[in-house]
Amino acid sequence: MPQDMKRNGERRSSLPPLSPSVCADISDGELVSVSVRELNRRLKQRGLSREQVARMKQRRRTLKNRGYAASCRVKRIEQKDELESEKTQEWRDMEGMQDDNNRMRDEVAALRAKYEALKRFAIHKNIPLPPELQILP
Amino acid sequence: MPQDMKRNGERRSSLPPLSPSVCADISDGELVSVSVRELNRRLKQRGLSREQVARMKQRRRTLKNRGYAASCRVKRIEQKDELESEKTQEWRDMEGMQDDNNRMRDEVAALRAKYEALKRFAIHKNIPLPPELQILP
DNA sequence: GTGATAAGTAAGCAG
DNA sequence: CTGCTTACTTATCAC
Repeated sequence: MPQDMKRNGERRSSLPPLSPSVCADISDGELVSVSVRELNRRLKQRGLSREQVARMKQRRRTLKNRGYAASCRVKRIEQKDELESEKTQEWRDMEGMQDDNNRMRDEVAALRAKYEALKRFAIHKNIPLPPELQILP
Repeated sequence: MPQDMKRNGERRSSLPPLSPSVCADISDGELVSVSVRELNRRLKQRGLSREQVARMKQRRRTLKNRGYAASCRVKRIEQKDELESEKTQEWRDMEGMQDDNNRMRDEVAALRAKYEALKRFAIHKNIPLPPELQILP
């Protein structure tokens, strides 16, 4: 699915997400960042009607929610990336362990061969081996 | 975050997602499942105005989008579950490999001990070993 | 009130 | 047009 690769990450910038601010003096950026107390002061100062105040409150909530949704999406992507990284790392660890494994397998084979050679040498020299040295573990 | 555990999966069933069907004779279920050709026939049969037809088309698109969004979410969750399963499986594989590793490590140690015992026996019997049998690999 | 998340809506891309 | 994905909106839940 290559359709996301060409998509613009800044879409919807032209969309009016909600009714434009009733009071142009308070930008969206201010509206979300200012404290409730400060916001109430500004609204009272401008003598807005009860309904206009309610609209500003609702707009504030919506703008906040927009941010929450964005961080929620970011979080989801990060968790997915994290899972994939962990999988890759485990795969790497597994590879290293497999190498150790093969190395030891070879070592076991070499040791057995050497032991058999030593045993053959003793037998060739007509040296009787004690029973516990005749077989391998 | 235990807040999702108690949430009702069937939320929003009371919300009117779009204007109710202009024509009650065509249910939402039919509207999304019927073919375009069939839909056009039914709309023409009822003699709906151009605007009403457009609304039905838009409603159809919206209902379809609702389904697409749902399957998109399901897909995302499935992919996440799949990643987690793979991680768990790799962890299990790793555990098994670690066991093999430890087993072989013990085997190597046992073989070396046995070889040394055999060598000591030979030396004790005053048997000179050829150089290639004096050292371990 | 604040933050988070599931479901729904709309826009845009790909086929 | 269909299907998918993303950003956004809304409803809800927990704190």
